[in-house]
Amino acid sequence: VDVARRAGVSIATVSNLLNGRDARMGAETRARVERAIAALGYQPNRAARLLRTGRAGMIGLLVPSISNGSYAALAHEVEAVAQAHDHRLIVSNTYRDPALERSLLDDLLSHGVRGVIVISASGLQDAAELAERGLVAVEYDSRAWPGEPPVMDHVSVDHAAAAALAVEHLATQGHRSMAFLSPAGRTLSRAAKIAGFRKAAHNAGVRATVLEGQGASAFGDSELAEIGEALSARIVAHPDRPTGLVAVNDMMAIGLLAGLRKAGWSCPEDVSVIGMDALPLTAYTLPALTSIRSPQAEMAALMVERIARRIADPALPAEEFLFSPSLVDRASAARPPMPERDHP
Amino acid sequence: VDVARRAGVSIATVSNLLNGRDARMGAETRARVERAIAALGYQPNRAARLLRTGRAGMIGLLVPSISNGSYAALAHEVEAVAQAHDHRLIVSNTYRDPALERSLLDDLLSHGVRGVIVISASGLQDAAELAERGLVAVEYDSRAWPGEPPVMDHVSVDHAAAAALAVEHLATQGHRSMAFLSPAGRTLSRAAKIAGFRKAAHNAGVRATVLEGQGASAFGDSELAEIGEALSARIVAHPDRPTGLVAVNDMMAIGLLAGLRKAGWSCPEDVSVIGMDALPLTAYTLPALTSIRSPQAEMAALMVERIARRIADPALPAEEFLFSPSLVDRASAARPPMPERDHP
DNA sequence: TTGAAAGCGCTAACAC
DNA sequence: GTGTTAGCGCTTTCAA
Repeated sequence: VDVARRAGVSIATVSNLLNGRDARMGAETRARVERAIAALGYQPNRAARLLRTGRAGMIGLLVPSISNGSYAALAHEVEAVAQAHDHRLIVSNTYRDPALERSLLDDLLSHGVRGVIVISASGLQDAAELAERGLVAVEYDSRAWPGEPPVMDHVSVDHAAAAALAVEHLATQGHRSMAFLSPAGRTLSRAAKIAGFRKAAHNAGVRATVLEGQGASAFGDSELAEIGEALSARIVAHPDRPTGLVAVNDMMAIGLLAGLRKAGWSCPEDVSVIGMDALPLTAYTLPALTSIRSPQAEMAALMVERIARRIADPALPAEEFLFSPSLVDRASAARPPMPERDHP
Repeated sequence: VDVARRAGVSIATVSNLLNGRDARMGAETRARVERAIAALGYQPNRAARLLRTGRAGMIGLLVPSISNGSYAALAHEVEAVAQAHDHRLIVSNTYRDPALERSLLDDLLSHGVRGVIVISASGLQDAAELAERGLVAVEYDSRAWPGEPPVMDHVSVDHAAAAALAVEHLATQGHRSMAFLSPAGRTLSRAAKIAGFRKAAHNAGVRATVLEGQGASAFGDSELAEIGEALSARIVAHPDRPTGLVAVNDMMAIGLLAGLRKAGWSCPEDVSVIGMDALPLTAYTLPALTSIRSPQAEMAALMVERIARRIADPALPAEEFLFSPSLVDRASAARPPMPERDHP
C-alpha cells in the first residue's frame, strides 16, 4: 500500500511488477514503482504471500542428527542449492524416532513447507497420505520397495556398490577374511551395505563376518566412534582373524582405528580399515583413512530439483535415483600381513 | 471452520481452545471441539496465524558453514532447545560474507522470523536498525564493543580465558616457547584468542609467537585442516623452536598433527598441541587431542531463552554473557623434550 | 495497461 | 461462555 501510494499507482500494479507480470507495463510506471520500493526499503511479507499462494519458499530437511558430520555435510550442500533458488532451509533432528519424524512432518506442512528431504531409519510409511496433503518428500539414502513402483522419490548412493567397492579393494590387496562393522540397528542403508558386503565377499571368494555393536540408535559422532572402538575387541579375538575391515561409516572407522591401536595392532600393517562417507577429516587421521565417497553435492542438487518439479507437477511419477560411490584410496587399506599362509 | 461446524460451535470457540483461552469453557463444549479436531486431523495453518499475530514459531541460525563440526554441534543444540519450545530452526550458510548475512537477515524478517542467532565474522553492524524492524538477534561467540553498553545480546565463551587455559596447561608442563596458529582473517573470536594467548604467555614469562596461515576466509573443515598442515612447516623451521602449540580450533590442530608427523616430529614427545572446541572426534585422534571445551548446550539454551524474553519484552536491556571454557586433558599435551636446556 | 475487490485461515476485540 | 466480525499483506481474477 505504501509503495503504491508513493508511486501513485494501485497496489495491483506493484504486485504485478513484483511477480514478473510486467511484460507490458509502462516503462515510466515501472520506474516509479521501483523507485518507491527502493526508497521505502520495501520487502514483501512472505507470510501473506504464503497464505495466498501456498508457496512458502522454504524446504525442510529431517536428519537423525545434524551434528553427525555426514548429515552436516549434506545439510551444507542442500542449503547451498536452496539458497541459490532463494529458498530457506528448515532443519530438524529426528533422532531416528518415527513418531517425532511424523509430527515434524505435520508441523512443516502447517508452516507451509511443501517440499522436504528426509533421512529416515525405517522409510516413510504414509508417503501417499503426505502427498495427498500436499507435501512432496524425497528420501535420501533409502531405497524404494523392490518390485513395487516407488511411491516417492528416492535419492541414494548405491550402498551395495559402496560395500562391494570396499571388498574388491581389499580383495585386490590380498585379504581373504573380512569383517563388516555396524551398530546394532538395521536401518535401510545399513542393511543394503551389509547385503552388498556379503555378496561381494562371496563373489570374491573370501570369508565374511558381520559384527554389530551395542546401541541400537547410534547416530551421533561420539556414539559411533565409541561403538567402533568397542568392536575392535571382538576383531582381535575373532577366530576368523579378519584382516580387512569395512566400517559402516567414517566415525566408526575412526573409533575402530583407535581401538585397534590400543590393542596393539597397527594399521595398515596388521589390519586394513575402510570407512564410508569420506569426511574431510579422514584425510588427516593416522593413517589417512581409505573411504568411500558419495557425490553429495550432485545428490543435493537433484533432490532440490525434484522437489521443485514435483511441486510444479504433482503427477510427476516417482523415481528412484541411484548414484555411484567412488573409492578414495588413502593409507589405511594395504596388503594383509602374511597372505594366505596361516589360513590354508 | 470445518472443526467448528462439526462441533456445532463457532470458529471463535475453536480458536479460543487452541490458544489456551479455555479457562471457563464448558467442559462439554471443550470435549466436542477436541473430538472434532481429532476426527478431522485438523492442524492450524501457521502462515495465517503468523500473518495475524506476527509470531512465526521459527528461529534463524546464521553460521559461516553448517558443515563445520563446531557449528554443526551448535546447530544441534539450538535445534534441540527450539524443538522443546515447539519452534523450527532455519539454518543458513553465510560464508562469512557480510552482504549475504545482511540479505539473509532481511529475508528471515520477511519470513516472519523474529529471533535469530548469528555467528558473524565482523559483528552485526546495524543491530539497532534490525531491532527497530522487529528482529531480535543474539550474537554467538563475539563480544560487545568494550566500553559501550551492548546494543544486542552476546553469548560467548571467554576466548581469552580459553587461550589462557591452554597456555597455563603448557606452562605447567614446562614449555617455555609457544605458538598460536590461526588462519589469516581476524574474526572477533580469533582476535580475542590471540590477545588472551599473548597476555597469558606474558604472565607466564614464556616466549609467544602467533602464526597465521593463508586463506583469509577459512571456515570449512578441510580448509582449516589444510592450513594447519601447511603451518607445521613454519613450526619446524621456526627460530624460536616453539614446543607448545595452541590451535585456533580442533580442525586446525588435526591438520597440524598430520603435518608435524609428516615432518618427522612426534606429538607429544617433540611438540605439544592443544586444540579448541573439543569435538567428539578429538577423543579418537592419535594422539587423543587435548582441547578446550565450551558449554555449548547451556549457551544454546540461554540464547533461545534470551530471544524468547526479548520478543516478549523488546525493552529488555541487552546483555553480554560470558561462559567459562574448560580444559579437556588428553594425550597431545605433555612435557617438552628437554626443558630449558638448549634455550638458556 | 491499470485498478477494484475478494479472499487465503487465523486471532482477538467486542458484543451478547 | 460463546458468537460476530474486522483485518493481518498479499495475489489474482475481472472490469475498465
